[in-house]
Amino acid sequence: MTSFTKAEGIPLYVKIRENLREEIKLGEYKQGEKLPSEDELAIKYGVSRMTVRQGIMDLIDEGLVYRRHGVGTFVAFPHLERDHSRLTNFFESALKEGIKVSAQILTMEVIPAKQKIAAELHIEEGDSVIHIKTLRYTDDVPVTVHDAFIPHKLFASILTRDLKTLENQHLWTILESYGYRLKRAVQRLEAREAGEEIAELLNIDTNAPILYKERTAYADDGTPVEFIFCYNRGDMYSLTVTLER
Amino acid sequence: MTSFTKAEGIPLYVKIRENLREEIKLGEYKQGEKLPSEDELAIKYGVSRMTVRQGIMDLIDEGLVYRRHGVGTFVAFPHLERDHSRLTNFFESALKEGIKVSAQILTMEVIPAKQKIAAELHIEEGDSVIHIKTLRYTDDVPVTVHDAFIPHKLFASILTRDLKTLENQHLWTILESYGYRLKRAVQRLEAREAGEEIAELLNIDTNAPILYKERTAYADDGTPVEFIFCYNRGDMYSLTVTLER
DNA sequence: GAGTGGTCTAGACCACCCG
DNA sequence: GGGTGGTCTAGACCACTCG
Repeated sequence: MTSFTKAEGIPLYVKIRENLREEIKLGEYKQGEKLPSEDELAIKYGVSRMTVRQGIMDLIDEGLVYRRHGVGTFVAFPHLERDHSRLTNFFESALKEGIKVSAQILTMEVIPAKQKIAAELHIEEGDSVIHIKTLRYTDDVPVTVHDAFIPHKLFASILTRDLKTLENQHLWTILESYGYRLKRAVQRLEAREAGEEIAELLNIDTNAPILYKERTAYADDGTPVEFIFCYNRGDMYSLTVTLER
Repeated sequence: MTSFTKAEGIPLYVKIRENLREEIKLGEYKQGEKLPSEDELAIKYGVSRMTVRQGIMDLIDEGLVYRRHGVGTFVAFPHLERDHSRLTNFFESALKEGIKVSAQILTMEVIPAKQKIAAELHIEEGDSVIHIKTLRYTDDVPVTVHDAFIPHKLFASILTRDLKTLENQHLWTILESYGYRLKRAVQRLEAREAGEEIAELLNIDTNAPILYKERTAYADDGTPVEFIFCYNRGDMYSLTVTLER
């Protein structure tokens, strides 16, 4: 009997979810093996069945377990990291892999929005936007050129910040400090030739392949908070994403 | 009073979800506007509050509405199509955009799995895999070369099918007909130069940029069912994905 | 038929936000 | 304080799967 009681403000379904996750990780339930039924878990944890279900639902979304109606709940096979399909930033994901990363801000300016950028940010053409051009390095090799655009109206005071501070944290961290909850980003990806300007910045051939990326990031109420163009060295940069049905 | 009663086997929360979606689409609740509270909706639909919540939860996952604890539920701003972050296939998504697509199978063979493919498919090196090499066209222009590998053990009888049939439906449709529920796919993307073989098939320069993609597709129990290499013409192909937090 | 997950109820109390 | 969403209960019946 592992009876859980509400305490410390942590919801019961979270405790149950984490307890199950832990037991799976420790191999108490092996891959492909059936978990106890929802009724059994409800008794084991001393909660109602709905509460158990709420915890299990999260694990299903993660792909850690799966259900078969009328059969049971089972531990799924691979523990594939969904991290790369999540909104994670350059610093987080590179650091996790033990890569040294750094960034250098080349330009920070306020300009009137061109048509495309205005459309992406849901503002009027000519409205002020903050443009931040950044060169990013991994292990001191220049890998990526970023052109970020954020609505001046929402984030004007960002301009008062020290460039060094901006270089050392991701823009998203800063945008969130303004009370926007970043929820999703839409990325468009293409392969292109570098072209002169990018080739020079990245120190590669003019016709070298570049992974070109456009991205619009949205807060959870749907407000677009950032639009970027992003040019990544083809031979140094790859991107992993997870698609879900 | 729009009271819903259980009928036709459609769950109440699904009816409520679709009813809300429809009302939002018709503009009865406008962007940024507050929906009725959960209590009010429960009364309106003649159901319990938990049932209303279950319906709303789906709309939140879609990004159609968002919630603020202690404040209310609101209609989110853009109706951004998450389609491209979903597991959708070549035929579906291109057809939706009115593009004529076709495919030609160049090779279908059974070969022993090389190390990388075996690792991705969770089988032993040397185990049999079915290799299907396909050239895909949009509007009669060759755009993509596919090298798909699927475990022979799971799908051996696919070899008995007519090539013409295989060309005209997506592999995933076929894999699902074997009882596997495709749930997620992990893709790795790079920009590369075409190289001789691909350049010739796609009728482009040897050093033209290619959007290179590796993808592993998994059933919901975690079984890998397909691994592919994919070479896409940089100037004709772009990929849109949505990242979620 | 027995066991499982899927849906649903009619309440309850809490945490959060606002004026 | 009043309204909102967040969590939770102790049941119920249904739909599905399997032996």
